[in-house]
Amino acid sequence: MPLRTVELFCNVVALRSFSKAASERDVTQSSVSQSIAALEKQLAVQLIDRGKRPFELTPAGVVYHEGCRTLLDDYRKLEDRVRQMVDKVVGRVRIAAIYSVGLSEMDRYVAKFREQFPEVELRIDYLHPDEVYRRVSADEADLGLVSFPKEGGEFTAQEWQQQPMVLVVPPDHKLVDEGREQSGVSVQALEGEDFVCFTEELKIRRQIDRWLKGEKISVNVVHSFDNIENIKRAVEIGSGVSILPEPTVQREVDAGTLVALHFKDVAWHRPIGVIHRRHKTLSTAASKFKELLKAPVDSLPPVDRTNGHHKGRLRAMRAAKSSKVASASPAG
Amino acid sequence: MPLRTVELFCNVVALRSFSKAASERDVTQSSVSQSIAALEKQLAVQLIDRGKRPFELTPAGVVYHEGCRTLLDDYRKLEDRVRQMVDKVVGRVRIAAIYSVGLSEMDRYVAKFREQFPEVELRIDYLHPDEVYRRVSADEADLGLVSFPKEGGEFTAQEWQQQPMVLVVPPDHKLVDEGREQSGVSVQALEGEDFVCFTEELKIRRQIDRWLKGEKISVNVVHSFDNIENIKRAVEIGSGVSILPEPTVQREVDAGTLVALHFKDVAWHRPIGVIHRRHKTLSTAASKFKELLKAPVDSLPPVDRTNGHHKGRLRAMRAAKSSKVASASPAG
DNA sequence: ATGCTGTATTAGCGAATCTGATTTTGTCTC
DNA sequence: GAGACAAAATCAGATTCGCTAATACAGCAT
Repeated sequence: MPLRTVELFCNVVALRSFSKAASERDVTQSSVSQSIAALEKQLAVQLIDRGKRPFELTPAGVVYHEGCRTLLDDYRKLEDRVRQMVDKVVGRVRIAAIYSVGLSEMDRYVAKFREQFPEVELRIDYLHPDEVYRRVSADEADLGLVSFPKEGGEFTAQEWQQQPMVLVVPPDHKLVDEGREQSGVSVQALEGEDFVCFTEELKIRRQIDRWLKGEKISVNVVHSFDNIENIKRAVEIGSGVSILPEPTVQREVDAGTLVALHFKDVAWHRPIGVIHRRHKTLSTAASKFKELLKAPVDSLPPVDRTNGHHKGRLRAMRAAKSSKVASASPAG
Repeated sequence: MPLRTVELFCNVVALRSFSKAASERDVTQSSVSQSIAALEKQLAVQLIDRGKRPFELTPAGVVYHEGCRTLLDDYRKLEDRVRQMVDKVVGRVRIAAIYSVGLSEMDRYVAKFREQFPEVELRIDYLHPDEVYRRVSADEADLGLVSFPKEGGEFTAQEWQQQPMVLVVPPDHKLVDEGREQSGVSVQALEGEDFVCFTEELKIRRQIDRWLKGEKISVNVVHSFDNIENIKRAVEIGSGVSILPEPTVQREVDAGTLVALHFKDVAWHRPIGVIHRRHKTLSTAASKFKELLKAPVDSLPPVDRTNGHHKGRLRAMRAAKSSKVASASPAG
């Protein structure tokens, strides 16, 4: 009967797991099991067929789930409307971002947003691009942050950033000095270099290929990964060089484990965009966040990351353990 | 957050009173007050303006109430659908009936229904005809039981009973013997009699006037009341005679305080109909009740009314104290 | 089998909610 | 305004409900 339980049921169904839902909601698996059991008892209807693993929904369960999804959605909209009437922004913003948006930058926006709207539950999941689109499409996320955003269809996009693409090399690389002296390296220097890059299904890879081809440069691809972290590690251990968006290597450059060199003869950029479903009206809170993103990052104060004094920090870590997800949410 | 609280809020608003809602839901006023306060706190929005008595809703409160009404409605429909899938009939049937449907007959139907669908919360309120229509119209009742049902407009009607109209007299009245001997009296005997009847705004009154006029009989109206109970009391103390639907005087006839005489030369009847909103799909439970009404009352066993062994009996009494309402409901 | 993972079950505990008694507040009357 | 009344707010104690932690059980792999 409590709305909370209904929500929980939807989580369970969405994740097709009691325990995943438990960590998502930051309660014990036991609690989830009992809640769902209570719900089924209350309805006197079996919603979940436990005779299989992973479990399946019974026909009644499917109907109920569908109904509850829209019901919860309606209730959230209602809450939003009511609270707006007295100028309160509360609710929930779920953001799906690609791994490589640039953690430190995002953190500044997040901090700013939390400060401005402390009652909003803000959650950012860092995911594979395909998963970002899927979530936005399935209404599991309010906003998506993607590179090379594709407009049209069911999505609307709005450009957010143009990230400069920089040449990333280990600190002892021969090009470091050249880059220092001339405040930038020539693309030509890449010719024949060992190169670590993205896997071919990623748009960024295809774009880089086009750029290099345009400059008539061919590199020697030694490794490819589907995520930036692995590429950086490979460059760090000297497997080769790479071209990456500058904000994503900020931390390593600060730490001195990598060097980022600007090109002096080309200005390649990776566009990052904010997407959402075309026909969905954003919640007040989501709109506010989208609005906030327009502010230049430099206008925001840097974030103290020495320790986790956000309420959600611990929870984020815990959740991440079982499901590559970083979440943080204030009191519900 | 609990759905129960949202429901409670709607009750409070509907009755425009904390304490009325409290007795309706069979909890203390204290509890209601705290629940609503908690709801407002949770929303961080003032829903009710307590600065007046009776209180008023704030603009936000109006919006929230409106939203909650449809939300609860949706949820009930969903529950109904889900439970139907596994052949369970549960939920709630709210019936608004005119005072004079014939209590004892209704009780048989109610008993039968309770037996067949023990999980359904059945509630019958006996009201003024106008209020019956209003409730059905405002979706505060699923079904309405009225006399001379008016079809069309927003209502659909279905005939239920034809109640024979009988001449009601005190036991010592001169017509009693005549009625006994001839198994019925003539309408003509009414000419010039002292007559107790309904007030003129009631359809039954206008119908009776037409009937008498058709027979060219004029009576001497000494009293008029807007409800049958008072008419019966007046007849009992010898104020005059009256013409009433037979089932409504059953109890007094059995007790010997009144005598009902059939007419031998006319067959007047009062039609009773079941109405509901034209475009509203009835809940499964409501349909079942409507279906049940079609069964002849004689096929149902009489009800033991010696004591109240229904769970809801006490609650009905309590509620009736503050709001002329007879209700009974099993566990929620 | 055996182990692994995921769910059910149980007892104990804490928070939320209810009750009953009492106080406060709005409204009506004089 | 000063009672008087009714209705809502408040408070302390009791109860209920949902949560955790520990453990048992079930499906699925090797």
